[in-house]
Amino acid sequence: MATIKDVAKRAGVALSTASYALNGSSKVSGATIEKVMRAARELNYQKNGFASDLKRTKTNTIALILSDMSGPYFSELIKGVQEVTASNQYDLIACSSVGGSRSTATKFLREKRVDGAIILANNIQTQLIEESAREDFPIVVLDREVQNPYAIHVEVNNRQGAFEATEHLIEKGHRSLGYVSGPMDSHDNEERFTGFSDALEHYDIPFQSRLKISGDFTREGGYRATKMLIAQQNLPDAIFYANDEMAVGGLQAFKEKGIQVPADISIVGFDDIQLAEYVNPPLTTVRQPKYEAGALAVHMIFQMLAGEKVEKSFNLSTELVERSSVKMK
Amino acid sequence: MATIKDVAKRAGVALSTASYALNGSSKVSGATIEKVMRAARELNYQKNGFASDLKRTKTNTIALILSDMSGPYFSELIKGVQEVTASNQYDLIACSSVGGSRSTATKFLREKRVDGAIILANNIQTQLIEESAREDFPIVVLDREVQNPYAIHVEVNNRQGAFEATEHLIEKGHRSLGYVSGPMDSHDNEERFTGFSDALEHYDIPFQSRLKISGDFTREGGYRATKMLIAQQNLPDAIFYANDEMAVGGLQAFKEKGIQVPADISIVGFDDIQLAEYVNPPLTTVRQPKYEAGALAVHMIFQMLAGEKVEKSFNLSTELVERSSVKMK
DNA sequence: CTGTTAGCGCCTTCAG
DNA sequence: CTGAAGGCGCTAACAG
Repeated sequence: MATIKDVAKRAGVALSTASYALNGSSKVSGATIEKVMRAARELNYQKNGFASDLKRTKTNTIALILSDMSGPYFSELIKGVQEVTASNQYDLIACSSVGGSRSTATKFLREKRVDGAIILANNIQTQLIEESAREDFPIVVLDREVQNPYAIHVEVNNRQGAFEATEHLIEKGHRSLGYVSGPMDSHDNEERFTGFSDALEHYDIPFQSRLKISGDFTREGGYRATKMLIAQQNLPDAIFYANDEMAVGGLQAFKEKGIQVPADISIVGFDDIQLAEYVNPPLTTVRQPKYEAGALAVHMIFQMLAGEKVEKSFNLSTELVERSSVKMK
Repeated sequence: MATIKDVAKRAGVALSTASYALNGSSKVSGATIEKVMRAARELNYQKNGFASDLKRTKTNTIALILSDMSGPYFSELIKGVQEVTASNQYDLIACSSVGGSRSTATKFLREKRVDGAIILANNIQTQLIEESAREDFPIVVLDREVQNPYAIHVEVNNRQGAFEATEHLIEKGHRSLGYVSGPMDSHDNEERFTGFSDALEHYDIPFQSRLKISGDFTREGGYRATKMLIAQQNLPDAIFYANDEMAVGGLQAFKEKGIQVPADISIVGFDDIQLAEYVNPPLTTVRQPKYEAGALAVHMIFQMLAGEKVEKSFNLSTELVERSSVKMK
């Protein structure tokens, strides 16, 4: 592997000249640049990214940390992040937090291999985030709040979204409402449940705890939770699934038991994943501004990197999208 | 940011001792290790990944380069890659090639910021791959062939898959067949078209070039291509879409025109993306072993990294999955 | 414009 | 176990 030293020697210039030429500094003549470039090409020279980063203590890349790089939710988020990152001439890498404290994500956070990070990964310790964020290493967290001035918070208004969805169910005449929950340690889930409860309370509808079932945000979990609900007999009028994936699983469970949605029971989801539109019946759900959340998150990273003061927290609105899984009772 | 120097000072040992202790060398006593570790903890020391990588000329991470990190196809692939990578104690980062030669992907390839790469990104120049791959930087390419002993090729048998799908259409009595194509510079598309043509030839069915339309692998493209086909009047009996995304777009176009699938026309796709099962009617398509492809790809990277000899090329089989978009004519 | 020089933070001898 | 020293490859003053 040729180094810059070889290039300089071959071009017959000083090491620093080669460096300047390669980096397009203005303090070197066109002829020299050409000479250096040619030497570099001939030697198939490629600079060593680490050495350069090490020297500049700056990587020009930011990380997007996800608990599940393969999940359906993330594609739009990534798009937003990607575009803003690229337009700022930064690089973006995505890494997964599976493996917890031994994960790639943890390593990148700890070792400052990037200039900033956006995190949507419930299995990353809050403590790690709090320890890692600092002035030259801003973090945006999408799924919780964190006590550190350099770790800010962009979230969608889960509570409001859940409130509206629940309200929608109530307005359609449903009175006994079930809630299929995400994992207990999920901040998003908690907020959604709060919105759900608030709506119930607001409309003076009692909450029956037997109708709250845990489903862990996966399709499989939604499927199982729904089966349990069915087995209990005495189904509610409608079910609020804390995310779409679980709702899809629920649909499957209903179908197997010959229960018609929405004729027999109404359901709503949360997220508006791509599938929601294609499932049968198309799912009424709460759309999250994922693209915007991603774009805003990177935006904030850059502001912090530039040393500007930023809000500690942002809240994006959701929108109810009505399809066909809810019917007037 | 505390450095190893600070740790050594605080622990009251030599810098080299601290380094040994931190890296678990055997030439240092347990007591000292403990002392150093404590100092590190107290200072919230984290090593600088670059400095360390630079020194060892090794990153222990491999990159997965995708043209579209947000695409629907990739989630399973990622899963396969992820698992194998993690089980080898390596890190995985995903990066996008959007932006072509100015993309993050290009940078990582050029600057050897990782120990190896898996590429599925038609917008990365073949030349760049050929220039980058070397003994200590193996590459696995998933969507083309490359002339470089350290760049091997894992592909699914597109030709066979397309052949079987086409055969299926023919066996169901369809005689005039359309082909909605992907981009012309896509190796996958080319192979699929070859499989399609081979089947036609094998069954002595003439190919009508007016029934080959370009759709660029996007849903939108499939939609437009289908509209064009419809506008031409005289629809074929069946259409082979070179991928599922386009077929989904096609379904949309048919629906808008009141054309029934499969009653009026049969269609098949390719890939078996998640949506294929949920679309209406559920799409008959060709399943690719994406997980396996990903897992195999990393596997090969590790073999090459270990200096073992490996095959230059691997070919994975596809499988026809029959759903409801094809009917006996 | 060019060359010299001093590190970036870490790892690894090597002689005490 | 220590301390010094050399270097990984590159950048960025600072003098010439």
